[in-house]
Amino acid sequence: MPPSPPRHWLLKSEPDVFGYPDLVRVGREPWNGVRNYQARNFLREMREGDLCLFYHSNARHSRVGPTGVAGVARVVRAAYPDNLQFDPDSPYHDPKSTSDNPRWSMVDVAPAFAFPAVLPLDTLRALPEWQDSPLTRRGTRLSVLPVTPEQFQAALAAAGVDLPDAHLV
DNA sequence: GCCAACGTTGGC
DNA sequence: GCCAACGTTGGC
Repeated sequence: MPPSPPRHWLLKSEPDVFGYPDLVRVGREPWNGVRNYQARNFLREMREGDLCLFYHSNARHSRVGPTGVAGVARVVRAAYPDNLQFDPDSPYHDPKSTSDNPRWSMVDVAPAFAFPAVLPLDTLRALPEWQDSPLTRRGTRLSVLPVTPEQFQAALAAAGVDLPDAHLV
């Protein structure tokens, strides 16, 4: 069976806590602390090489621009057990999770390329490809969600990213 | 299995 | 800071 082509996702993060510049600074980051079953299931579907839009939520008071997509991250390790679920000192500790049957998963991500400027949520919402996304539907709070190839390309085009260059990364 | 109370998310 | 929307919890 041939390997499936890389798929696309969107990862939400509050830039005051951990923004795209932080990802660039650290180079690689375990995406832990996801405690929603639907989001966890998406994490488990991720494969190495998948590309993720890095979304800044709640960025109004942030120094790194408006709420929106700041760049693209790459999955560099597929899902494995989230370390924080076993840490009693962590707010993400889950006493009901056992090491032989971990409840929560994480992936590792690394920066792929930054957008020239944050692509604002308003702009994203206006794109026809994004009309039907959980991101733009009100009331959705998923922190990890799938993105179609059309949505991914439309976001890059709207951000002014040169596609051939993007493919070289 | 129901559902009210509660906590969290996230745009504004 | 507000609050609507949503997921989870726990009493019954």
